Amino acid sequence: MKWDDLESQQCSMARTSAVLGDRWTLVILSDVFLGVRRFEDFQKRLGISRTTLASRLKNLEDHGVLYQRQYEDRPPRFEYRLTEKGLGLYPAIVALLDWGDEHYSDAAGPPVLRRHKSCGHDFRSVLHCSECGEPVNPRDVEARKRPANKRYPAVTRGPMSYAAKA
Amino acid sequence: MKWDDLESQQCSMARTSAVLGDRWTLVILSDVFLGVRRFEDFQKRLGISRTTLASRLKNLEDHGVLYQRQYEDRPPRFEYRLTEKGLGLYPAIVALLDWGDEHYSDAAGPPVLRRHKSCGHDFRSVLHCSECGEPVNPRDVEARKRPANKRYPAVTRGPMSYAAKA
DNA sequence: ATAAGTAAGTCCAATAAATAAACTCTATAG
DNA sequence: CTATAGAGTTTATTTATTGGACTTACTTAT
Repeated sequence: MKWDDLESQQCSMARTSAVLGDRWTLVILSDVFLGVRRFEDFQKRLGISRTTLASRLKNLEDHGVLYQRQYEDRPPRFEYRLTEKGLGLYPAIVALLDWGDEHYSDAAGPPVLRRHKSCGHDFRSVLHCSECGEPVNPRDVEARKRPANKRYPAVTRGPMSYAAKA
Repeated sequence: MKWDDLESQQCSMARTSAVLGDRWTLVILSDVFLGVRRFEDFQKRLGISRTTLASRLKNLEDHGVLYQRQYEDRPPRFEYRLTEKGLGLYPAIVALLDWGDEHYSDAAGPPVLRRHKSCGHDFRSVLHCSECGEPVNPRDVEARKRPANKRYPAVTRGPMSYAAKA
């Protein structure tokens, strides 16, 4: 199977992986969530080759995760910013960062701390159920194929979701 | 920068991406969470080349995300299973699947539904704060570098975490 | 007894992607 | 003038991924 064919799969992870499944995209996105916006800054911070960086940013733009915004006229200069769709990746990015913090931190602890401003504490992400509000244990989840004849609407965000406030 | 050098970075996302930042690993893992365990099953379901599949599974084993368990003696046959470390990726995987469901589902809705057995409903994941228990809005998070002179312990899981029950 | 099938890979040659380093283009600062 | 900055592109080389055939060790059907 070719790389681009992943996008046309019916599996949601295949389509997601077509957008951000490569060596650099997740790292770039986690920098975007830290406020990095410019080509030169990504390149210097990550040590990524300029060619690859250009192609990854273009890919994220093509998939509607980032958009370019002009921040200077002469010469024209653009910065990369998250779309709402891109902002929707925050829970995934934080979950991955937490996993990295837990398994790959040195003795001094995680290199970056995230503070929940509304409660004032450094926090880790915890997966909760959108329906009952309780934390979810992976062994307490049952996955099944969507029934063939029944239509399920694509889920829209409920009041508990971060996006409702965004 | 070379691919393997990502592992030696101080950034948690760089180290995480060294483990699962490629075209196939996320898709393989989401199949593992659906109960797929055998080489042939991964290969048939995903259409991945056998060479790449073998190398991806080996990588996940090397990083302690999967382990091999012998399920047959003659001839010896092995299946791939999640370690506790691998199980810790569940929140990230579900967050990515939810994002894919939201942005890439067709009119009939997401292809796979996840039911929270303890409450009985199909659910989406919602990111909550480990400290106050409330849902987290990405615009309500402040990231900062770990202070240089102060030591922070690597976070251990609190009572809210799924892993406490696992 | 022989043939076909299953499971889990490995080997190989061809194609595709990622890399570093140099180069382009526009504009400002000294 | 010369140097610097920002945002890329070009080129040649190295590395990764691919499909298809092959291997090894059994089991099941004819």
